[in-house]
Amino acid sequence: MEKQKFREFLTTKGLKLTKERDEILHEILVMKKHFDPEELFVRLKTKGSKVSRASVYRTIPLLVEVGLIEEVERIDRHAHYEKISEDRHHDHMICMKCGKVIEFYSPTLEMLQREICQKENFKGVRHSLEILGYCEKCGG
Amino acid sequence: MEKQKFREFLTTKGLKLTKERDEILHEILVMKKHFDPEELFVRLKTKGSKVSRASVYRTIPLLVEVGLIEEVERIDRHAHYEKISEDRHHDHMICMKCGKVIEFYSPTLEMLQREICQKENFKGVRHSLEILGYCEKCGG
DNA sequence: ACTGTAACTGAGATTAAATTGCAATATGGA
DNA sequence: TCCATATTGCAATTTAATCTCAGTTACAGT
Repeated sequence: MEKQKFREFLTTKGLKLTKERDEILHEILVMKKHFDPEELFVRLKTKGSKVSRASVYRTIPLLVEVGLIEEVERIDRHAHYEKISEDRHHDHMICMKCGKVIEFYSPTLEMLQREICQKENFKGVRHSLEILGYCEKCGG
Repeated sequence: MEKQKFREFLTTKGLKLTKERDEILHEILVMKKHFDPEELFVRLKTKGSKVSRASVYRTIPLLVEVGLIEEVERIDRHAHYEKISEDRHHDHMICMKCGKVIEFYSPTLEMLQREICQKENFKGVRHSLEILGYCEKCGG
């Protein structure tokens, strides 16, 4: 489970599992969608948490490092993150008009990428593919 | 040629081709690699240009809009751009250790993406694929 | 070539995301 | 329980990027 994974990671690094870190991870796990640090902070505040903005910003890199979340895009001038789902990686289509995000997954694409990496003697760890364009509703 | 394309774009939009805009585009065309706004600004200054930081930041979105450059990644907290090469689009592998950027191009990948878009009724305009991992030298 | 006007510029102030310093506090192994 | 050390909140700070505004410039129409 994610919390266990985080706990182990912290212990290994000689770090501590604090109430704040637990609350932050919990909120991320509970959320379904993308989030940005500020949004996460506000959510926690709304729920009565005393966590500070600084702690949110300090915890996020740890969660990225342990592989529980990843940075998925930058909107305007701030970063957006997303929980890495246990079962499978996915990529994004982003509508340039309405901002709608369509998630998709293609095994063929995954395989193809492994092939490309091999050819370049590159050890791929993760990737992100973003297709920008127009969704069905916004036509084109 | 790129400068002509930019000139036409500006005219169409009722904008003007100023000395500053010309200098900025010129410097980008002369450069081979990625660049970030600050770096571009310093290069221009070094070469004796009087262009201001603000003009650099104001010109970049225009060049993105006309399709001469694109944002390729964010390093730390600032954007990086790159001239779009005339002949063909390419994607990137980025070494998480030394930062080396390997450019690659796969027609199969391009085709596959068109298929994926079709399936979602999404009109793809452009895409960016980044594979993060470790280059040959940095092992794995 | 001249003119009017709207676009453009530089300099510095401003914004807002993200980071940091510090004194107080909490965690977890011994 | 004790205690070294990591962590916290707060507020100050940093920094990429944007904005303001008064003076300047490009260029379409004469």
